[in-house]
Amino acid sequence: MTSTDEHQPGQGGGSAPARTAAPGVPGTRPTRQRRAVGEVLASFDDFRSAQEIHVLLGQRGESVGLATVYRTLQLLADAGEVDVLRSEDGESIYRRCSSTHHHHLVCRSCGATVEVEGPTVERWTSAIADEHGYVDISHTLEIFGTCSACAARA
Amino acid sequence: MTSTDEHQPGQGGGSAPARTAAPGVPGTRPTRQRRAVGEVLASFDDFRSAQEIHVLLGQRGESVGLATVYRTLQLLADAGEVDVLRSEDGESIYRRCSSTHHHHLVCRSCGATVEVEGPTVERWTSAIADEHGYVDISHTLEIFGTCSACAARA
DNA sequence: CAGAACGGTGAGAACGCTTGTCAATTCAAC
DNA sequence: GTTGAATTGACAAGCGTTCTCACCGTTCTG
Repeated sequence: MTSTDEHQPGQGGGSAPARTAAPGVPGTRPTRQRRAVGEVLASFDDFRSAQEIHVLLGQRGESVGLATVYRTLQLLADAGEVDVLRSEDGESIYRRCSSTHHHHLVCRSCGATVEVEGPTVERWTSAIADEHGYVDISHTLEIFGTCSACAARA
Repeated sequence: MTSTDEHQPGQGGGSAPARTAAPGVPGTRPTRQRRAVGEVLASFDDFRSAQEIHVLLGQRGESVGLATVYRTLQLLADAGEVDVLRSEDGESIYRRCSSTHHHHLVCRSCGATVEVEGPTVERWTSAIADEHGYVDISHTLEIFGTCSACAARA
């Protein structure tokens, strides 16, 4: 989803996501594995790949299958609790996030990430879309650069 | 790369002199295959995957190896003659483009694409980056929506 | 003009990320 | 404790992409 905003319309209809109870609805059971993934996600501030997270789990002594890591991350992403980005080489990378709409400023050297937001871009994209008659707009925006620490080190 | 800026001051493509100087520099020979890929790229206006392009080539009677299609597209992308985007499922999709820095407004229903540009976002991203001490900035921005035609049809 | 050098090509193997499969396990409710 | 669905994990695909390497066509040199 690449921090694409406005969680697509159209899902509003049937979903009934019901995040906790609701027996019968999948994606709701708080298992050891899911808790572990949540804890690991809380332990870093930049974007990590599913495989990295899998390794981190192992280092913590929490054995969680790779498939489960993928499934859990997907679940969290659908719930809007983590951001997903595609790194340049096509890997999906994850990070827990605030639930409000925002974008990312990412250091391409060390991965340090800052969440940024501002009405400017939001307005601009709406304006552009209007101008061309497009409706039901969403957008993705990521900024890459070198953070001051890395720049100093170079 | 996702229409990440900093388009290198690439060689103007098509009209490039047959024999460029610098022997030893790859990416310079105008072969049947490269011409064919260029022609196919000129035949559509939305983003297509490398594999789709490979099929299109076949349909035109131009047999070009898949690996060559990938290599050629990469070459063109490096030269700034095509835009590369990552579709949501991680596929790279390509489209010929103007060589100036720009972004895309894409219809999520029919794929119709408009190139857009404006100093507003450029300024905003620079400002944000400055504010956080990031240097050497680039950014990716794509806008998705439903074009008026598709909206009317719905 | 022959030969050498070299970029380019294509088939298929290799690769890395991700998802599907399916038996075994875990959890919550009876 | 029993029961059944949700969940898990090891492994096997599946997929797009890149790599390998023998072969080909041009271009350059002699």
